[in-house]
Amino acid sequence: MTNLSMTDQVTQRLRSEGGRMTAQRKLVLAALEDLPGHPTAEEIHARARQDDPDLHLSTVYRTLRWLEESGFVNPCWFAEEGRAERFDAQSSDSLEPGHYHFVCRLCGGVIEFAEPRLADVLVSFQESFGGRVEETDLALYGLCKSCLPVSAQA
Amino acid sequence: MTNLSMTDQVTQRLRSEGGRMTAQRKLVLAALEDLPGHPTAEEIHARARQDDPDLHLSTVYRTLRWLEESGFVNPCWFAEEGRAERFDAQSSDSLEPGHYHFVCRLCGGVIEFAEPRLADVLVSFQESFGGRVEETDLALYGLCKSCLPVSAQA
DNA sequence: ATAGATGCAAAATCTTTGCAGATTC
DNA sequence: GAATCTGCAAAGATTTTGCATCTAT
Repeated sequence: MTNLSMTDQVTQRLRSEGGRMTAQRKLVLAALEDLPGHPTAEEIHARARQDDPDLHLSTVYRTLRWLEESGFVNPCWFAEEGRAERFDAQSSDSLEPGHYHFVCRLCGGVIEFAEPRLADVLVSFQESFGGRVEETDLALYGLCKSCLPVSAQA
Repeated sequence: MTNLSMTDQVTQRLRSEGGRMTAQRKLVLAALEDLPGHPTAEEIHARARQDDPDLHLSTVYRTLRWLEESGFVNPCWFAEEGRAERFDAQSSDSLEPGHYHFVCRLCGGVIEFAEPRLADVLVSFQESFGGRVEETDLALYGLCKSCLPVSAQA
């Protein structure tokens, strides 16, 4: 995968779009990496505040929203618990890439494919969801490469 | 399946626990059945208000919470959209993109989730593959958050 | 120097709750 | 008739925003 810490990646991305790495943002990132599970904005704030008591909650929210838009964290909610949003810092560990099926509606052909990134997505779902995913059943339906032009003529 | 309408089932359940079927509850149920997708409390309120302009939003919330506790609706959130809670009247509604299911093997619960990154992966698969993906059918099986500790004790 | 971030306070949004009066069984 | 619901208004909880000030580049 990558051996850059999330903070490094974020700094890079920030620079590339004219943004700035600030002490506050570093604290939010550190909190995200430190805290287990899926902390709320409040929890991140509390953790980061241990290092800077002046850090404001609105700054945490602003940072989290930016991280969300930039794809560094996923927001998620758990129905069982309170109604506060939670944030999932994407872990970089991967699951074995399974194989999936594509079924063509015209010729009926079945194409097997492996899509490693899919496993990553599933792992991140598993974490954001708190349970354990034991089996995944994915099938895609549509038109295969050779049938696509045929169907366009119809 | 069952051929009782949701309203009938709810009435039955309500009676069995000393509750009462009221005009307001009927309106909320009707709205849930009428509205496509996963309406928010506000949307349900707006719809039900067409028939009773005096229906209060807090009544809608109270009814939805009761329906939730009784298992008639599932609360769910979609990350892409606003931050308001949404309610799913267990429709057998199929595969709108970004809408997948997790089935718990222990409690049988079905959890809906949206995983925007999944769509990205599928698009990139489609491109490398040359055909057209028209429908995706993804189901995950495993243990949900509350059943995970239970199964560990066994 | 200056574009961009922060802290603050105030507002916006979403959801819950206590209570008096109305309704269902 | 009595327990249950409802509307209302007010409070709670969570998240966003405008602005003066501060800071990283």
